[in-house]
Amino acid sequence: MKVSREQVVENRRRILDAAAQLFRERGFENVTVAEVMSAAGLTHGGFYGHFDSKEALINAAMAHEQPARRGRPPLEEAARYADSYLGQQHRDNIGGSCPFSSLGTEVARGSPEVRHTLTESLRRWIDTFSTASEGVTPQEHRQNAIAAVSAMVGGMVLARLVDDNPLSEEILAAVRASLPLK
Amino acid sequence: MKVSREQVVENRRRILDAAAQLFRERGFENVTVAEVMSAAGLTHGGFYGHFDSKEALINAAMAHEQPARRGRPPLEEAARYADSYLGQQHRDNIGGSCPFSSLGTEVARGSPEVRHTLTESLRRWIDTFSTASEGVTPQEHRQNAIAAVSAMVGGMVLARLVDDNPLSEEILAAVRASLPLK
DNA sequence: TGTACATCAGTGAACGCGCGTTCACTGATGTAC
DNA sequence: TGTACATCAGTGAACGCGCGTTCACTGATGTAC
Repeated sequence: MKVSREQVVENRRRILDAAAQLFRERGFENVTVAEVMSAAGLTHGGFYGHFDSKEALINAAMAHEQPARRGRPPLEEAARYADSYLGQQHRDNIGGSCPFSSLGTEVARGSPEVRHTLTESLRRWIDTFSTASEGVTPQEHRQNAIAAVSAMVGGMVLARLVDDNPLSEEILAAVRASLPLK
Repeated sequence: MKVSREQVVENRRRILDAAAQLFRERGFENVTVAEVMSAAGLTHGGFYGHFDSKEALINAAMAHEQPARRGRPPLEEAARYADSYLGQQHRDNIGGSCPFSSLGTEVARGSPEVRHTLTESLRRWIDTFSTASEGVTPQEHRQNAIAAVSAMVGGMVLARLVDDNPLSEEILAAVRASLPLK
């Protein structure tokens, strides 16, 4: 059953959306091609009409910008964004979350393509934060932005890892309080 | 070929050492039972004499304290330890590194046992840092310790993920400069 | 505009490899006497 | 202390399931006339 050209584009988008969410939730290795296709409302055989391999899907899904979810407001102001990033909603919505905190250690072992995609994404993130960080020189702004981003990622990784909810919330609150943002 | 009781203990230790290193280097899913056994100098069939399953090995390996490697000095003083943690040597020695920075996002999706093991390990780490963090009240000491640990973990995850060495070093340096330690 | 047909996105069965796990066997250990 | 034998840690072949990938087929799309 051939489908229309618009449907092909739409199907590809759904495959990428499903993959982006499932990979964040369960990791690259624990998600099968068939599961991604099923979540996209398709059968697994058609996968190779869209991508050369699962590896290619991983690369494409990481490059695919996740649309804003759950009405998270656009970044108006860094401190507000950071509070939202370090919130329980983001912690518990791992499927729609930041790829650094959901897949960071796996990406570090990933293909050169995935690492490159996320490196560029990280550069943009740091740049966005640089303007809003405390500091008098541009170097201080940038250094504080990098420290803030690192603490946010590490804090979220630890908050998700811990099996004790009070400790998890304590981690998020401690990182929130420590950020050099104004 | 039965082996002596001491050899059994020694073999189990070697399996755990090999597993701890390989898991950090490549992730739980990308290491096979046969590879772990081979790295321990044994054949794969004997594995089930030591552990019930690969899952049980993961739990045991994460609970197995990694002996100090490469002569890293014992924690004398927090700032010195943090500088060492955030060094290139630790970044590039992923097999002998901190499990939070090498396996953090995978552990967050792991079994209750692994998460519990690492939660307790994190508590001890936070306590150790608390005494050495800036702050006047115990609450401030603890909050700063949590923020420092989060930044160290996040910074190391990002420094390993990035495909550009200058950026990687910049991240480590920025986190080092930001730590609230005295 | 309508019809005939070529194209090709998607289907689902099948393939084959890799890996976790099992098991019959081996031979050194260590105990009973 | 020495000998006979039972135990059992380790060996390596084999099993079977799951998953990435392939492929012959289907039938709707979209083009040629």
